[in-house]
Amino acid sequence: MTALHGPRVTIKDVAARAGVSKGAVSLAFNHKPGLSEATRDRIFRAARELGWAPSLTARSLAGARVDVVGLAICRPARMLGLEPFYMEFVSGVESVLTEHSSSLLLRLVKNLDEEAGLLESWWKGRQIGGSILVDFREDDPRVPVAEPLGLPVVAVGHPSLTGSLTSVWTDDTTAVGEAVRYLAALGHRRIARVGGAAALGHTVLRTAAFDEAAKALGLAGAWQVATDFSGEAGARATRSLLTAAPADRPTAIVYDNDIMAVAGLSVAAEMGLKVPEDVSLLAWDDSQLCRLTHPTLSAMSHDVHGFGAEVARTLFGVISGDGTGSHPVPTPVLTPRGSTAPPSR
Amino acid sequence: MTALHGPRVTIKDVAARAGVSKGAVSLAFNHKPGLSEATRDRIFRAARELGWAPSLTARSLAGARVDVVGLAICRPARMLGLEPFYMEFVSGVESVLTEHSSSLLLRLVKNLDEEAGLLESWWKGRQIGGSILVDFREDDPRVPVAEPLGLPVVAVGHPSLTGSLTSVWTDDTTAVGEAVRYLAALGHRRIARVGGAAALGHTVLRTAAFDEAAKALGLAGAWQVATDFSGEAGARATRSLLTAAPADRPTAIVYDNDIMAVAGLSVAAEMGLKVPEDVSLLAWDDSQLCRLTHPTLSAMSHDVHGFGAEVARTLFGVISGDGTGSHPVPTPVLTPRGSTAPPSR
DNA sequence: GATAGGGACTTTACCGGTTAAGAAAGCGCT
DNA sequence: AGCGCTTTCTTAACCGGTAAAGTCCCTATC
Repeated sequence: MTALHGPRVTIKDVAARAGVSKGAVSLAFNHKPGLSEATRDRIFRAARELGWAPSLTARSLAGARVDVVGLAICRPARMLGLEPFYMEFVSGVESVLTEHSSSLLLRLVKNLDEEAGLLESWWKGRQIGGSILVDFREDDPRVPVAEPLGLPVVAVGHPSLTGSLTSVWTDDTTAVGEAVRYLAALGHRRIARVGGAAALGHTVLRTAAFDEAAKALGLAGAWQVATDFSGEAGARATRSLLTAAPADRPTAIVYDNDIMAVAGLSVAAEMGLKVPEDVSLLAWDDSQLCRLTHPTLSAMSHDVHGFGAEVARTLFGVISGDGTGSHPVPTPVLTPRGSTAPPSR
Repeated sequence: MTALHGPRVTIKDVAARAGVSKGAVSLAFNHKPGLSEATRDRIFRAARELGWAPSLTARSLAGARVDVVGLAICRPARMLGLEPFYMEFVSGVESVLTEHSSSLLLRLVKNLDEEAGLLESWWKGRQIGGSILVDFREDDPRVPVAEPLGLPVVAVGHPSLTGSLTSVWTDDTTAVGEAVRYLAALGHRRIARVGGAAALGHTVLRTAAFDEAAKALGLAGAWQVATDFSGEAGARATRSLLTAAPADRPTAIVYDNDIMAVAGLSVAAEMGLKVPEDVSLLAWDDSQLCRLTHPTLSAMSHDVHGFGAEVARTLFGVISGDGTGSHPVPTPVLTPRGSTAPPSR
């Protein structure tokens, strides 16, 4: 019978067993000079025999940096599950954190004010050494909170939204333009966009970019619908776009994520419309999901995993004092698949 | 110009400003008796004015419990993004953590030995107060590690896999039986199952349950394929099952998750087979995705969010010393939708 | 009027590390 | 022999809290 919450072995036990002082053990474990090889070995052996690992809690109390990165996500749980984006993003972040032997502190919050409060208490409570901020909106409440705290953060979003914070962002404006120009080049003159949550900053930017592109190309019709990113909302939006008379309805639809595009595909099928003959669909983000449908979904692809990794790298830069500013990552590129084609006459 | 990493305000500053000792501040913030209302107020006011929050790091060093729960997930990142299961599970866990003002420490690991090591260092480093263990397999290396550490854990998996650890589990055996009986009742005699990763304990259980149900019902044909849970693998498996001669191929397929069922649906379409007329498909888990396809996917549904919540509740039970043992949660139930029907003669 | 009891705080000793300053030993050099 | 310089360790003071024990004062009791 082992004691369930038995006394844990501490640096003192290791020091005693190795016949040195606590200080010496600390020096050894932080690879600092001032110890002979022999002593170092003895200390490590003692630690191994006792199964000791330094308490990160105590270590960070004593002034060392905290090896934990915060990430609060503010979207209804129901939607999160479906969005392949986040898990892929997180896995990219993790891949870099692991190299720095840091961990990710994750929290789902209901609104941005809660998130702002959370950031403050995480930071003041010395729970995190820095944080990643996602889903920026206009006049984001996190900007005025994070800045004066001195909390190292990386904001995922266009610099116009993130104020003075260090930011990592994709050029959605250019990407939306490319998407629209591609569809127009195929011959589409009536194009719709099923956008994300209107409150989100990048939705605003994409909406403006879509308008601009439509105007520049002199499209005959250009619709935009805001949704909450959910598949249901995508289905609803698609249904309402496609119920118009054939001569008036869009012949191509751009979606703001993959899920809604999948939903759109099944709405088209349900309405007896053929993709891409009757209507072309273009997804966004390009997760695996786009290759699992029939027809496969054309998409604006970007490397979400790499995006997350870049964000994490940038955060470590901020924490160590250098590398602030604005960091663009590659613009999403068009990956044509089976769901886009010239409109049938 | 604010000092970026300026000196943080500590309990001492608050004490000084309120004109009391550190001890008094500690008493006030932990709602312990021994202070007058007036003093309590003064302390809280001082804290508010200084924007102080107690350092959880220091607090947990001083012996208080750690309000962080660990979760390591051991699946390739590529697959994680797609699996709606995890995010939904995590959001369920979070919903309970929030009530206890705890956070989730998340880490993606490459293998279970890495995870076992991580648990040890998290626990010894006082990073976590307990942990959730998922994806159990037979002779799981985490069982012998977690037990002697005295680390409070909840194992998500059947008790036969989790040894002496407290477990929360769904009765997959019964659910698989129900799925097979349902399809048989519709008239299917040749049924296939596209299973998950063979190494996973619950896959083993489901495989055995499928065999048993098939035998009990005297099915004419019963196939099982192991995959890695990815959509591509699901598509491959479906393709190979459906390429047999019409008289020999399965008329119904059960999948171990939603993604593979979606992939199966598109493979059927690509091969010119109608669902459910030519082949019935039954998904597992029942995320939103099942309602976004055409036809909609029948599925074995369970409340993944609630599952996560129950796991978290159980973990808090273990941490506080009571509530160990085995905790079954409701068995997945069949939700018939558009992808299952009697086989056409 | 001495004393016990209790409320309201303060003191002080940790928790498990880090780190600056100090001390002992060994070495080369004049 | 005496001096300074390293190298190798030890000591002790923190970090920011918690909690047990101690102090002080005020009131009730016989």
